[in-house]
Amino acid sequence: MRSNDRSSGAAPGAEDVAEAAGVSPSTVSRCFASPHQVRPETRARVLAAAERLGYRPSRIARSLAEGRTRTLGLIVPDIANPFFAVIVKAVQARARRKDYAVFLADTDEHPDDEYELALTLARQVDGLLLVAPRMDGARLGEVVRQVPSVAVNRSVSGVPSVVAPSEDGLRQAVAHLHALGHRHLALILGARNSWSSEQRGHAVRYAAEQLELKVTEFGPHEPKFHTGAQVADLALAAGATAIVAHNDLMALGVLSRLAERGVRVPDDVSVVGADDTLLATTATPALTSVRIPLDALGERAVDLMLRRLDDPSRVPEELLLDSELIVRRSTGPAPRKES
Amino acid sequence: MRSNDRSSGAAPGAEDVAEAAGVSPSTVSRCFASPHQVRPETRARVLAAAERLGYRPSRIARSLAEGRTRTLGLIVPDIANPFFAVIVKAVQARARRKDYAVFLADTDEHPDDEYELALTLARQVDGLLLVAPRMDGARLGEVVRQVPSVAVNRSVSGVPSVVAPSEDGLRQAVAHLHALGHRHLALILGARNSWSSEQRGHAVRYAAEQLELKVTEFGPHEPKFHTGAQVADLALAAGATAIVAHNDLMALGVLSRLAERGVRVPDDVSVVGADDTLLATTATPALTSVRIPLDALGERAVDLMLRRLDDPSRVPEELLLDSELIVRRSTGPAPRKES
DNA sequence: TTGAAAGCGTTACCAC
DNA sequence: GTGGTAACGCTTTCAA
Repeated sequence: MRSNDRSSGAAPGAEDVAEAAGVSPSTVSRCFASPHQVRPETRARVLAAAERLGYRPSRIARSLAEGRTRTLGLIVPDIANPFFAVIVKAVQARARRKDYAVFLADTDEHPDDEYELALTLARQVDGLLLVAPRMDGARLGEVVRQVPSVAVNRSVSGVPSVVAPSEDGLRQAVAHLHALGHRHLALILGARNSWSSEQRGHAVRYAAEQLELKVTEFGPHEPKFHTGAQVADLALAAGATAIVAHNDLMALGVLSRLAERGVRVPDDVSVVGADDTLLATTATPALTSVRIPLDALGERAVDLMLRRLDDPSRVPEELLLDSELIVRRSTGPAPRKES
Repeated sequence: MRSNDRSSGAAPGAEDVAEAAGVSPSTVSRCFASPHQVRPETRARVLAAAERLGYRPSRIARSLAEGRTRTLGLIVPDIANPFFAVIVKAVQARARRKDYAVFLADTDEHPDDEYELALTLARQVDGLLLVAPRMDGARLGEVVRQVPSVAVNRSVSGVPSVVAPSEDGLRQAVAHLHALGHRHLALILGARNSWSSEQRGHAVRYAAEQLELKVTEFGPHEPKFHTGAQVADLALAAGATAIVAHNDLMALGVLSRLAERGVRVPDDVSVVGADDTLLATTATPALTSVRIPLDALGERAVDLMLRRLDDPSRVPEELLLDSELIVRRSTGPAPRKES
């Protein structure tokens, strides 16, 4: 019972195909690796035999021999979060088109797991895509040294990254609200140490300042539905006529609480979300939101990675994508002052 | 420049560790594979050296040698769909806990890709988790023959599967509506060839019949937000006081359209969704929905797979999980008849 | 308890 | 253009 026992259910190897086609295993290998290096006639014979036997080269063995796995590692904080899910989907699709497989790791928002996972994956993938890495600089450096990495949605000096700053979109949002007559807006911040929350906070503050809009800030808060709901009352009490939330989820919390209180959106209060996830489109009323080109983020991350892989001399670069405001029904003219 | 050049940036191998610890590579291997087979003292020395060098056994090489990859393949129709995302998350977490990695493949709802991907993955994973397989029986059979597989959320004869029938929950939903005084409900079906849509349709029809409730059916329809919105008007015209949608997304479409028309939920009409995704909780009003224990689905699928893997003699089995109705604010007493 | 050596299924280099 | 052969980095008998 040797390996070239074609009658058994075991997967056929290159050797089996070689025998069936009357060539050497080397030739079989070449037929798949560099088809043009083998005479068309021979190739046809080999391919036929392979087809007949249902032969597929073992990626494992190939990886070991080639020294590369044709696999990308993807580390995400939370796949169940629609924001990340879209990125994952894009990465996955892009990678597959390039004949790369994807190892998925969900850290469930635990930065420690992130590091540990990165190290584990480092050995078995050609490159690592770190989505919104929470890792501290030192550890990130350690990881980056071990395996080609690309940071997604978080710019880290010295690490190639692809980022879609929400600034553009938020600036547009503030301008939008200003144009609608709003003069006082509430800003709901995200998580305490979140890089993106800080970026977003800055963007709104700055834009508001330019337009001489008053801003009342709330947070930092865990970016959850219920915190949004909680803050809604505070924002109202503060007298804001428009509420800009850190993300769609929080904005939905706001929407929900306002509805409960009978406050009309957008007649009484306007609400803006961010990320433009599925949640924004399916909300009632549909949520005006800052769209981050998530699919592009994922695709470009893969492209950047692959480009680096076949020319490692390339310098780390940072890729910026534009965000934009998508106006929907949750924003409208500011209510007239009831003086 | 040989492989045991520890000064270079290359990842250290077992040989390097062996040298550093003054033992043979075999012993190093054993320290990781079967630690108890090596004298504690030696093991300590080896582990220390490994630690110092930052050594991690190559999973690739190990896979080749062991003949198994400690990797599970996971094929999903659409990760961006919250329903599947939760399953993916659960699978991923469970697998990792068992020291398995996960290859993720998103078919983007294309059944052909599903087959092709399954065949590709077959060679590089120990087992395949097929979520809601759309594959026809013949192809599925082919796949199952090549690699141990488990079907998730779709029962297929001859294939081990873990399924959470929505029947229980839907029966509860119908009973719930009946108890609230509703006597005419609209049922919105999902996609044409969807197994789950059929199951759900049957369940509702049957339960309604038992309770002598009138049911008006709409669809089959692509399970999208906008189709839900579209059907809302029809359901209203038909005179239904309660609407049961194939899933949350469609239910949200309904909610949205009703709000536009000024129809109050639940005062004028009650709405029930299914899947109890993030969407249901964050809707306004929060959506009464049938909860499928998605995380359990994922976990059990992994467990089932692993159990099969270390005892292949086990017969294919089908695992059933219970669904249940989660009552939220979108359902209420039927409006009084305005006769 | 430990070491030596033979694979695992490819690829890649070097002759022919 | 094709075949032999040595890796790739581990696990695993089999001896010692």
